[in-house]
Amino acid sequence: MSNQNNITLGNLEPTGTVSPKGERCDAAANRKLILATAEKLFAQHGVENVNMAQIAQAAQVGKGTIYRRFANKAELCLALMDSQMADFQNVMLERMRKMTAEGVTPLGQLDQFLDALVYFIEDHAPLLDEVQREGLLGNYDLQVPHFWLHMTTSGLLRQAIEARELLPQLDVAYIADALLASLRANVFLFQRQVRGFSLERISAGLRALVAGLRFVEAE
Amino acid sequence: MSNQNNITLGNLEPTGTVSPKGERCDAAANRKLILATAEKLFAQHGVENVNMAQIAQAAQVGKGTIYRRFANKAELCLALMDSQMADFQNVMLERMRKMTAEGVTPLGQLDQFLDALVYFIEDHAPLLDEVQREGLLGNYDLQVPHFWLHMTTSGLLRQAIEARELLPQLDVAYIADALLASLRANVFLFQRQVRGFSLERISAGLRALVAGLRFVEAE
DNA sequence: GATAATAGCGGACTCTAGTCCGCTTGTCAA
DNA sequence: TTGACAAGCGGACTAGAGTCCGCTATTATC
Repeated sequence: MSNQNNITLGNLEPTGTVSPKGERCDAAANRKLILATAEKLFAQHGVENVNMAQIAQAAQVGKGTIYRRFANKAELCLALMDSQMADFQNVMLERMRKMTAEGVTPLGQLDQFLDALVYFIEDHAPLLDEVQREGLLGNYDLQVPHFWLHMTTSGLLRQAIEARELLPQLDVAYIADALLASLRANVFLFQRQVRGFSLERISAGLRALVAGLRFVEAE
Repeated sequence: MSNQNNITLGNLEPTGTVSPKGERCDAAANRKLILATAEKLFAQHGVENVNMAQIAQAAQVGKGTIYRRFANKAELCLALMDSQMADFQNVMLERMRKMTAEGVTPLGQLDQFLDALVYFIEDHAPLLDEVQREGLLGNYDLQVPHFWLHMTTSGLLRQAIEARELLPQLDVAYIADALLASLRANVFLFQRQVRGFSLERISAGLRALVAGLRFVEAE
């Protein structure tokens, strides 16, 4: 397992914050203005309390202008998270490379990945809640972050199996889904706001689920 | 652990299908008519493709009449599931009593409960998807089924701990949340429709998560 | 610099969830 | 049986998500 240091993490497809090829300068300026305006209004009033007409009015653009660039509020929220998601990905990639070089096992890496993910979700929960509102069967673009997280999680699970850390017969695709399901924004917010769970508690609980899947050599 | 056969399963609060105290006969008739009409339209066109105005029209009542009884479509869907939810609860309760009498351990009972729940969700996924659309932070009435499932799951987990089947330090509240999160209708439908997971696969994956939390006596 | 093509604009419009008010009807007490 | 009260009615109305069409402005080509 000495050659396991290149995890295939797909890059996120950039959405709204990056200029599409051939975008006119006025459209580009409006796109930036819309994002900046939305970010400001969300910070002032909370994501769920701001509607698209209010963003259009505050930005002094027409509603059609907003919808030409962003199919819906979820896509606008996803665009606002773009660079942070990419940063998170890059930081995680770098961290895993380091850990691999230092001999940290795949299961240890998964542990740290999930822990970091809990903190990432804490920082972006309101936006994520909006992004995930439609569920997993909605518009493909909105599922890109989930696909990446699933791919990363399942990649690490597979490596842990190959390293004989986890049970060989483990259903990786299912387990990755289940782990990520418990980190859906609406579940997470419920745990934080209603149950009063701390981040440490959430992280520990999640990692305990993984730890339980450890491979104990038969005999 | 010989006295562990009375699990405290709260009864579901009946909603829309049961006459509230003092309900007028015309209101009662309309309520039944609305439910029957909705059920028919949902069966014909799918839950997500039928709106409240269509139900009102088909039932030949005013829209206000629907909203007087059901706060929203989710509550209407929950009402449609009322008796099936109550049946499921009763069947599970009876089954657990039997299993306890036969000496099936709490962990074995949890296994069967989760398996049965997978099949229940399969039968009611479209309605549940509508009920759960608002997430866990929404209107309290819509969370009653979730609360009951959580209570049952955590009750069984606690008994398994007391029976020394599961790790004593297990965070029961967190684990129950996580298990149920993976059975949220939108996740479930994604697994069924997009991933093509079979019910057996989903059930097995879920039960593997629980199995991993087994208590192995230190030595 | 001028012109043509089309991307982009704004806001009137549509659709659906949900609200609410004046009128009607069912129920209960006398 | 009658009258009073309030539950219940229907549909016009509001609010917000989203659509779309006639007009404008940007850009590429000559």
